[in-house]
Amino acid sequence: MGGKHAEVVRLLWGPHPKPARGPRPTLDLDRIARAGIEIADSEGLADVSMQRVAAQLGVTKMALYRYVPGKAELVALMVDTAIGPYPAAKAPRGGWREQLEEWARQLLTVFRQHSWALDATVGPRIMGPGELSWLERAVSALDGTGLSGAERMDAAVLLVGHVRGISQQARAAGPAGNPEAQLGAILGDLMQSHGERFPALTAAFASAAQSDGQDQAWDFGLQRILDGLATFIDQRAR
Amino acid sequence: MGGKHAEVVRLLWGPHPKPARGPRPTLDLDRIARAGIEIADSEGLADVSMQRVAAQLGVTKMALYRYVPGKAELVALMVDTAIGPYPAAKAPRGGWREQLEEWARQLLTVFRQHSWALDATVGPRIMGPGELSWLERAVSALDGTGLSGAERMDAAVLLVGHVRGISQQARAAGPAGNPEAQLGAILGDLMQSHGERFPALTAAFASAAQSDGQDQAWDFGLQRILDGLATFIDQRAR
DNA sequence: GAAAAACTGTGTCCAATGGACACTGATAAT
DNA sequence: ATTATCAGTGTCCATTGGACACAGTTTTTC
Repeated sequence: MGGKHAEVVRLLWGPHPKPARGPRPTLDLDRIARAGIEIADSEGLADVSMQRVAAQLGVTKMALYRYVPGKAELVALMVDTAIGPYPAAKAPRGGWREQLEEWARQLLTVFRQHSWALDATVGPRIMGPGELSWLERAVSALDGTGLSGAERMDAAVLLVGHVRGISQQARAAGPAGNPEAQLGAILGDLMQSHGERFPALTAAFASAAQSDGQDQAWDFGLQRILDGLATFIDQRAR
Repeated sequence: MGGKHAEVVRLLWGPHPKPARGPRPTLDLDRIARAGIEIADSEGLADVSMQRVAAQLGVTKMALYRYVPGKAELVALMVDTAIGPYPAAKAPRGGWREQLEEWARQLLTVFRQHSWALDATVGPRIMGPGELSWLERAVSALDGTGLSGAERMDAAVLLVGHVRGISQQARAAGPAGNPEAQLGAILGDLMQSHGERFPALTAAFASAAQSDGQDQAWDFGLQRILDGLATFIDQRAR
């Protein structure tokens, strides 16, 4: 029972009994997570090492191991802290479609701010309370649509997939004029010099170069998904 | 010009001039890539190290550096080799919808066989000829639908996002009865013990537990996307 | 108050990683 | 036969995640 996941569960979900005896801890999980996030935000996830985070906090790397079982757990903590709980400032407004649209936009914002979170959320993993609260919000937006529980979760997964996909290519485009922008140019050159193998792609790329790019792809995909959901909900209602 | 991407471009796209003088190379790029893929398939991407791949091939790790500039480039090569060119065995059948459906299913198959490819394809990167041929196929399936070049690429990105999302959670479920299956159970427990914070999610999860799971989510998302595209294409046609 | 228990942060050590570089041989053009 | 070129090996290094023993601090218990 309680495999190796037990540690990350306790880290993300508590409880965190504070010690009775002994010296006062210099750090706490939140400070550690934020230190890691700061590094990841500016330098990328690859530069997040125990030593680097420890240095940022003014302690030795081994001090971190008093709070965090290992690096994997540190990253999991960083992810849930960075994503945070869903910002339910005001009560949800509008129907399911408006709610999901707003939800997706906010999720995209988070992934744009912490693009390293993409790398840290590949593969199966334990989700923290923050991440789950986002899922909760999406599923509850579909209450009363006639969709089953499984279908509501499937819809949420579908939206997350799109947000992730766009975040990924948004990172390539990046803030206008950044060094990574050449990636698109390189791919364009590659396609053209092997044009005979990729006729449709070359044509599409040329036509796409004139449009706005990333924002277009985001809205396009989002609206297609919502349209598809609307169709399904309508059918189900009849 | 030609930043640090130049090396991976030459590796993936050639040319690969074979040396005139000197001893015959023991290895070639394809063998190296396949050795890495074999390890990644069975042990995971984390176990792919230069030494491990070299050992598999019966050479020293430094010998690999004669063929590959570094580990990043090795992985890029592995990805494009594993994904391979789109298997265009027979001419495309059916309308755009049938073609895209078939395409998406095949892509999902590939990601299921090489689930590590998910980890290796996060973030912006140079795509190889294999990966591009898949994109070509998806875009060309939408020829004659009235969609612009940008829209056709957006549609492809949308589908890829869904495939990746499903592959990710399919890895968690894994082949029936594997050790990772407990992940879902753990999350279920977590949700229930914090049920008051996730009412909609708890309900949805309970209802979802009775349905089939991963295959359901795959078909659901795929059909919603295709429905959404159909709606758009119809509107555009009028 | 004194002693013991519990806990924190430090310093040292280790295996494995990606990579640099000099070197020994093998091969083909001259 | 000589020489330029290239392949694979062996050695070395910085950095990584992590184990572990130790010194110092604080609280509880006597």
